[in-house]
Amino acid sequence: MARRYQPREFEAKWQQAWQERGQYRTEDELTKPKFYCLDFFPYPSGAGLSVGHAKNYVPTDVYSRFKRMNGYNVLHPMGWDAFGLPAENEAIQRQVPPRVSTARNTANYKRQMNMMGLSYDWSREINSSDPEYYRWTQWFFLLLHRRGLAYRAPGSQWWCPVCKTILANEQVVNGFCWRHGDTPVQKKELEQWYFKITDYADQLLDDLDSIEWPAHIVAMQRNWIGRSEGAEVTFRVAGSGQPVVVFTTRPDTLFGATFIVLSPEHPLVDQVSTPQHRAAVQAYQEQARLASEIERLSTEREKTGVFTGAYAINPVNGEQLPIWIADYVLMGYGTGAIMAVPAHDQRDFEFARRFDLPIKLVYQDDAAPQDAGTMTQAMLHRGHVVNSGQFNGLADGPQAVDAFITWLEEQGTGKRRVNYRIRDWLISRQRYWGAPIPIVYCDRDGIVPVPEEQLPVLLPEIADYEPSGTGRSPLANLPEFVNTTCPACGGPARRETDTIDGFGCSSWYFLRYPNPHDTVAPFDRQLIDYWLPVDTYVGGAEHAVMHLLYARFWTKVMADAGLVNFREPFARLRNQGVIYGSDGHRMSKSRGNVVTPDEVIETYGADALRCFELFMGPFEMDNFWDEDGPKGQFRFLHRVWELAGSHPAGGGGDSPAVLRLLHQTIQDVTERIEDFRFNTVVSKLHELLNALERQGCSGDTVDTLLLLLAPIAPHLTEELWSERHPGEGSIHSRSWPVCDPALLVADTCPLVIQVNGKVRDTLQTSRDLTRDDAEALARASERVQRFLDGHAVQKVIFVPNKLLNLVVS
RNA sequence: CCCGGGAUGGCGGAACGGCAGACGCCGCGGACUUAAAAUCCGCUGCCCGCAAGGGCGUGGGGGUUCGAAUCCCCCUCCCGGGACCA
Repeated sequence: MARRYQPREFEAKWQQAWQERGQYRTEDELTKPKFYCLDFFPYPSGAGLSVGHAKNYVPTDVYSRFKRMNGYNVLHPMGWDAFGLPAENEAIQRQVPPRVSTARNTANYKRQMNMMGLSYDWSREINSSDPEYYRWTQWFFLLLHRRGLAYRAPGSQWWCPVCKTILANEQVVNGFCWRHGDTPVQKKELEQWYFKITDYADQLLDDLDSIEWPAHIVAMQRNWIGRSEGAEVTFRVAGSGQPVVVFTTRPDTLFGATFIVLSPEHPLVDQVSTPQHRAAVQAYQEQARLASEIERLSTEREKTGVFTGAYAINPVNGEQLPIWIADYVLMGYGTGAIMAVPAHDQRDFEFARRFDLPIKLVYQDDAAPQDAGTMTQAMLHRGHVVNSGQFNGLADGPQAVDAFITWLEEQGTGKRRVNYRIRDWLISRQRYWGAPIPIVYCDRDGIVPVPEEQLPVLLPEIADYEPSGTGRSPLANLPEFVNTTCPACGGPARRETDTIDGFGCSSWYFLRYPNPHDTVAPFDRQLIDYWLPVDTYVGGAEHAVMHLLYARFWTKVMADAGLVNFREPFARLRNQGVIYGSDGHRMSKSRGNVVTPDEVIETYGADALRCFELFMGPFEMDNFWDEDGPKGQFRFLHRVWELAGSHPAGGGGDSPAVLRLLHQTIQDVTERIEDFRFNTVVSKLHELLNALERQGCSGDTVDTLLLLLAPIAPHLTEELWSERHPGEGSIHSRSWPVCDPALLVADTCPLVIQVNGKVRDTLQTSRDLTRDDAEALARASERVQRFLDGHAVQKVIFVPNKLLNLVVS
């Protein structure tokens, strides 16, 4: 075997052989231990895959291969998130119908994935824009509808003027469209379908404790759900007695309220404003309406607001508080009205100072007494209650809050209340490229769900699919689609023409892979019970709220409907880091800094690409692409090739040192793959190779090295294995090497000798040396003596088989 | 402003509280070659020194410890996320 390592001579050959013999087809052997390793399914972009995508797919492929070799029945599938805004926007931009571009792009993705040697079971490939798939997306819509979790409501919602559709709150980022970072969203009034995710807010929060997810993703979900506990308190408008209900998390500061603030959109504003203030109020409302979301959200901005002329009566002490309106109070949260306690809330404090409103302390800190007239910021969570009647003296804390709420409830002027930041999920899209919402409107029967047996509601193939901007989907222009008969009465009726948000498709796809071609149900219960939940789920952190929150929500709905026996779909989540171009920017076609797997494979082969993707840094860390990086991995693989060539299979007779290193490597590599520390897995294999080249080894040891390398470099190892073990089948069907702990123990070990914590010598000593023997050896060392000279040893620190530290004066 | 994660050679990064810089890239020197590429071998944190050797070194300052990149406190800077949510 004098051939040099030329990956292009055999990589494609093995890819084809694996495909033909179904090497990675997953069988439903329900008695074997299972492992479900899933990648976020991508939307197939026309730009194809970059080396950045491989940072996700290579590690999960290595992990899946590792799990297979360890005896697991592994489900490692791939599919296409083909419906939705990203795919459709790109199709419009390129002037290719989305059905056509999707087919073209998925074929390209699949080609690239195969070229990287990814071991997906392609017999389970799914595509969310396939009627056989979206039929069941529609089915889940009906399930949610049946369970009272899908409803239609009018409302002023976020509209992207470029996408020409309404967006979910989650899809609005700092006031901009999630697909267009430079396009401010606008409000538009439309009738829309919502999913009642708010019903599940507490569960979505509580169950975060039961899953193994990155801390920052968990934190983002908590933050998005935004639970806060407090009370609703009813004030009365002086004169009319109209109720003004406010939400507060600090009912314990009620006596300190000095004014009330309504959101400019609050319905009471028109009713309470007095004639002499009306003009100013309306001007302010108009100004607030025109202000962009970005302007309103800015915390830098100085507080603005106007007085309505009206007063409200504080239920705890009868004081009359002026009612103001200000845009720092949001209509969408709580009740859209607040009681302002400037002494103990920073925003209220700033507002009070700006408009010269009174500040009243109801907590005081004896250690650092505050003065309402001179304080420069609100006093938060300190001291004890003052100026509050029977509550005076209570220490700041939950007990004080409870005491106030109990009292409010007794008086009938307030009640305990939990508020959430999360809103219901708006799923209507005025767009073509999605699953039609399976609803029919009938003059007689109203809103009628399409019966299950009539699914799918097919998305018609049309020439003019571009969004019109009228607030209606292009489907509305198709009489043959719109006009139908009412499933209830058989009379004439109209179809809903909006489509389901693409995130609906991705909220259940992980349930489809176990039985992807099921024609009678979305999934097979027995297979779901075996395969789910997903054991390891891997993808980018950009889905921290949207997809991951929605998928958790649907799973809980299904669990409540008795369809599945688990409440969390993804037991363990990992986020791979981002690979930036060598220019430091995100890879993008417009910047021209995209590196494709194709070009790297062309030069160095798929295995070198795979090694470098793993080696370049910790799995979850961001990194810059180094075009020379794969070169080093190519050299490594080349040396493995040479070593195998000079050490045919068989042998034995390795030195204890070689066996020790080999088994230490087995142990380390096994642990580290399990921990997703792939960069050090590759290093460990480098180190092993370096040592084997220097110290010599048997063919058996080379075989073990190949087995350890098999998940990482599947082509090279397959090629070498087939030559070394003809007729014995694929290396990828072999078992993972097992570490023999007995071989890890050495007769001698290096003992580090320190003087005052500084290393002065390293002695090769026999194992399990006693403290006294070690000290004697250390004192005998000339290098050590130099530093002991003239000093008395005061203390000796001894760590057996490792270290001796002599502490001198 | 709040939350999360960081800061280690020219670069990417290693390192159960115990030999800092593993492994790799780049660079330098050498072998092979008519030559180059490829490949292989050696060197490669900084300072002093011919060398042996010594000193200094993990963003800055303090602390705990026999011993700190690692643990604690303070500060600076960078990245990600959130941000008037009452």
